[in-house]
Amino acid sequence: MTRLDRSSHSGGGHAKGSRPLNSLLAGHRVAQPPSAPGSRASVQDIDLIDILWRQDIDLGAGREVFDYSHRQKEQDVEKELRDGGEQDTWAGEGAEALARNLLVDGETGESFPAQFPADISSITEAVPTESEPPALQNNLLSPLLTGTESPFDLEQQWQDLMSIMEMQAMEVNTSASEILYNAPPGDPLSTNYSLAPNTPINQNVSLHQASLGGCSQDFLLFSPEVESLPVASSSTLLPLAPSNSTSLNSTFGSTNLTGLFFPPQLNGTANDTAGPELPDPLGGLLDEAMLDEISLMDLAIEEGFNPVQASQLEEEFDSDSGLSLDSSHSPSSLSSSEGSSSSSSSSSSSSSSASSSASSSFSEEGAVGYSSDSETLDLEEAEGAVGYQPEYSKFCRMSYQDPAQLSCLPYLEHVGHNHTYNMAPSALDSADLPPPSALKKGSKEKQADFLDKQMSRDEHRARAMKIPFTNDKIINLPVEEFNELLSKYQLSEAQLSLIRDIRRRGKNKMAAQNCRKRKLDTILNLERDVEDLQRDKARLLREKVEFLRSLRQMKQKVQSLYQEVFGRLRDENGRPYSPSQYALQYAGDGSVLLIPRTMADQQARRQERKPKDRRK
DNA sequence: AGATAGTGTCATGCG
DNA sequence: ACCGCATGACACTAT
Repeated sequence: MTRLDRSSHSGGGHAKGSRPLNSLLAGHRVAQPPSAPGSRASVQDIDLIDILWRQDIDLGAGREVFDYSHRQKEQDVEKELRDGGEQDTWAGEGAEALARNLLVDGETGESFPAQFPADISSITEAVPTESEPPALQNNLLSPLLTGTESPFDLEQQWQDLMSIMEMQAMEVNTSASEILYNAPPGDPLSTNYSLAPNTPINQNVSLHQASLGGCSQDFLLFSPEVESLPVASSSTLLPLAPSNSTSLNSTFGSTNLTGLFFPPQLNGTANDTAGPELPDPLGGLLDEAMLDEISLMDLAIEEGFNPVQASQLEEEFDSDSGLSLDSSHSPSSLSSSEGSSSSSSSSSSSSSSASSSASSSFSEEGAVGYSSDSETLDLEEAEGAVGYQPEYSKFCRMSYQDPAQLSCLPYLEHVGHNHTYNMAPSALDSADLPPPSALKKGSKEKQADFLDKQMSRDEHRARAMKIPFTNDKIINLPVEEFNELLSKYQLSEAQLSLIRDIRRRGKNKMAAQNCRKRKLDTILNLERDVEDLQRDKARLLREKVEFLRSLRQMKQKVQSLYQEVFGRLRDENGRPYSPSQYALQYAGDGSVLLIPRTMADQQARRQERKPKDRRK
């Protein structure tokens, strides 16, 4: 049942329907020197029939004794028909020039330098921290990284950078911080911030821990260094470095501050320039940023972006035009196309519109419309003959020999559309020979030759065997009609065999064309998918850059705020607190606590471990 | 002359 | 069992 249905659709229907250009071309090509395995290209037209005859015999089609006289007649007819010039028309396939703008964020690195140095310097000044072992610092900072997508190796790189930065920063930081923290006592700002319960300095561990309860939510800010107020605990726990303290960095960088505000992955890019001048804490931030940048660049490079492209990334993305993805070309289209009866490649190809229509027709009629001679005259066929034109420039190459020529030869137009199997008995008849008008333009012989060349081997065979109906009918008629047709004629075994072969080959030919077309569609769709994915990737990359930017800005704001607040804090004696010994910590409830740095460091370490554990 | 692409055909498997 | 379709493989031709 299904078979019949299918055949009815594909078979009879398409006879009139669209025929793929490729099939037409194929026919045309075939018309040329028959390329049977046995017989070769250079066979003379005169010998064509003989060769075909032999082939038929080989194929079992023509085992009967062929009447030589008949062959002679056929040869004569063919001679008349031969002479068409061939022209290959190339439908230049529009190469899909997909402007792939590769995204690169060269900007991050560049833009940052200008902004960062100042911020960093300020921070460093504000928070000259006592030197802390690089390892510790790294550990503290790591949490930021841990959250990040950046591979572990990146983290290591970052840590390396950090250590270097620290080494450089060690020497730089103190003076600025002193200035900053020597602000006049009784600063109005101090009042605004609620310090830990009444006591200027909250050294209470329990309190500290309590504040840490929401560890992730607490902000630990670096504390300005206060020479005047040495804290025993801090001193014991944290050996002071000559001038600069990394502890500040560790607390700030590692701790909650960054973690709270920004996901570790989003670490802003840092300035290389800032490195030497910045205190360790900032160095940590910078390192983070650098790490991000590195990861970004890695991403870009990973994606095949060259540095230049990477640098253009942001700019490109600024115009979000590229963001629009062709969802239509998504794999679904493929599936759909495949799902459809006849490779409805419609959706896939760039020529979606054309292809869609074509596909439908194609599916119904089969890739190849074999027009009979009688149908040759039918304009419908000629029009419907188009199969998957858009995408098939390749096919087109072979399909039409020369449109111009066809146009010159109206009657040939149909022939052109009629491909291989398009041989109708009537066509063979003199009656179907090119109209006078056509003859005027060219010699009869040429026209005949052209027509003859249009014929496929099977057409020649059919003619030779005097098959009473067209190959088109043989191939495209539904089984029932086909059998009906056969029953109407008294056909010899040889003829029946040939007819069956013609039908089989014709069907298979169309199937092959469809199959190849599908293959092509699949490839095109995959290419489009790749392009879409690349676009997405680039977009995400750009978004990441934007995030990094905003993150950096926020960090800067927080840092400046911290410095301002911390710098205005005064102890009972009216002296500023040392950032190396004290730090500000934001509690979840919005209050700000001043706690000893040792505690802050401990908290930082704890929080640092958590993300790592999670990762593992 | 060799590489490549397009096409037709056959063999085979599946529904 | 037959038919039609899909597809890999092969051969051939043209570029």
